[in-house]
Amino acid sequence: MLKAKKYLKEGLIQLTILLSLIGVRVDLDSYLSGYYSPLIEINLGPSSAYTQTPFHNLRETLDGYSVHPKCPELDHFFASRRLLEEVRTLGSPRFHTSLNAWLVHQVSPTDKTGSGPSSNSSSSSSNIGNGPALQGSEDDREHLPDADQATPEAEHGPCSTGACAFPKEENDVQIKEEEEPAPVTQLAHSSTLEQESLLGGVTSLSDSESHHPPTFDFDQHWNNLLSLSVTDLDGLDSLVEDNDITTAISQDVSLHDAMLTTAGSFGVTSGQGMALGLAALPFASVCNLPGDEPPHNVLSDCLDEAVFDQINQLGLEGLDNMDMQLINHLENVTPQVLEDLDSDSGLSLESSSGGPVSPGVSDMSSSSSSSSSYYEDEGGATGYSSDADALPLKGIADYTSEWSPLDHSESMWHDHSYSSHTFFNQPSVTLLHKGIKEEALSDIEESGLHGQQMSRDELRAQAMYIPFSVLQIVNMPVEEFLEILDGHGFSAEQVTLLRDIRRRGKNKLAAQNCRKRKLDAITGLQEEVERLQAQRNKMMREKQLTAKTMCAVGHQIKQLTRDILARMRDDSGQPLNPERVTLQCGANGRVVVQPLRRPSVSTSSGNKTDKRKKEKKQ
DNA sequence: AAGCCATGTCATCTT
DNA sequence: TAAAGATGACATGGC
Repeated sequence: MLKAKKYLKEGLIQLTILLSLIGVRVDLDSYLSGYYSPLIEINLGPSSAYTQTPFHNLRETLDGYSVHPKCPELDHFFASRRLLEEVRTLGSPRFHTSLNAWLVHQVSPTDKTGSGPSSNSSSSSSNIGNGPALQGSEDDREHLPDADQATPEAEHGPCSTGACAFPKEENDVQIKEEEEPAPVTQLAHSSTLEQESLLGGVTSLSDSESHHPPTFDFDQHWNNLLSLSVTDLDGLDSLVEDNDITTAISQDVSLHDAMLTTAGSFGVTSGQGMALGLAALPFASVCNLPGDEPPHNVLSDCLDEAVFDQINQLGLEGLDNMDMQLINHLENVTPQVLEDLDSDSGLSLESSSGGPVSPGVSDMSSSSSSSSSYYEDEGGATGYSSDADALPLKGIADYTSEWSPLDHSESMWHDHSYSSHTFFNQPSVTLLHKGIKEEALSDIEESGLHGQQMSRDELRAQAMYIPFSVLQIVNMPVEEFLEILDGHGFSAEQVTLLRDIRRRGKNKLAAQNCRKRKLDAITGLQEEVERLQAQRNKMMREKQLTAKTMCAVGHQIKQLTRDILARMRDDSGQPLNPERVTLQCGANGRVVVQPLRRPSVSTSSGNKTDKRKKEKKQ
């Protein structure tokens, strides 16, 4: 299990390497951590206010991914995703060269032919423009993006025609691919090529034929892999035994982001993208797929929905648990299932999304409903289920709405009103035709949902046959909401109820936000009071210290004055009386002896002071 | 039983 | 003008 975990971590590392190569530091740790934040506490600081930002608008640009709108790290999440999108659009060939070198290192020596890395070195030793200086060592070559630029590809790849738009690195990829018999490398290279095809738009290298010149070794190794049982993952460990990826590399990478990199275009030999890496091997071996699968193949869905969703759902900390789920998936993957998975429904991972604070990422599927991406915003990471996922229906096959009745995100809603499981396993009540609607509601009753605590609005909505959940009503954009009010033939009572539900829901959030701000303000004021008190105490201490210092200096001056006066004599040769005279330092620096003022003088001044005080009192 | 606290809801005002 | 947000006030339920 640890090895499987290792594979998945390596996917993270690969993506991190990619981003680091172009100087982009993507830190999605906040996303990963905040993604599952149940937001239990209300006082999480100023940034944790319950925002009512229309995230559905933002999410439409985020491939349907959902983050809990209350997540304080949502901005980081969006920023990170934007960075990733920029990275994908860069199409820099440096990506693939460096990654390619790294992936070559994944190959166990036992899987390499006699050529090995050294043969690679020899075959790709011709450096264009860089000269032999870059050919010193393999390590050097691996760390120099341009060091692996090969020329012999003129006889091999499609780039030899001169029509290849790829920079030199792509030629290198082609050569390595042909010379690396190890399946690990094959897959990795294929991932690289697919990535390149996505980024650079060059399809020649992505062509399946160009990917499989060494078909013999490839098939042989694939057969070896396919012979592995699910429990034989340790056997795969040997394939990556030499993987010495440092753990110091930041792994703050979302596998979802990596997954998206190649979403939609993907083959067995064109891997799931960099983040997939070696993690794809167990799946590939189990899925038993031919090497020239079409882009939308089973492995894609399998990995997309089963692996990365679970990984992201569980977080890196939960990889141990994920291992078990992963294995379960592997065990359950059959060709029939895989065919089903190929129908955009993805893997159902309900088993991993049952917790009240579980965001249910597994149900987050690629939505084809462009206008409904605001589903369950309150659910945050829950996202919304696609129609296929959202319909574990019994006898309800007809639904016309894009609205999903599943409120996985109810768990994120506050307990008082919207129970966690109210709609969680609820059969569809989406815009059912009238006959079916009653059936659906009867299913609701049968499912025992009435036994659970439901909010008043939920009960009202069900009583009024409102085919939307409270969260949907509250979180949908106003345009959609108005369209629903006008376009679905609701009665006046239903419209009123819909508006009330929406108003109450939004006001509830506003109240929460308001209270949060109030608490923050109180907390801030308390902190300021403490700070000011500390400052006051400090100043008091300084004042006391200053007073002590002044007192000490006064004593020293008096003592010094006595000493000086004791050594001085008046005109008659008598010592000066320190009680009658004193020393006075003049402006010019001269010290002169002055007679002390008589007490009467000070008395008179004191009288004046008393007179002033009396005047003030009057 | 009283008090405290968290939350939902309403009314009202502001944006 | 409508929608949404902000906020004080009140009600309710749990502890």
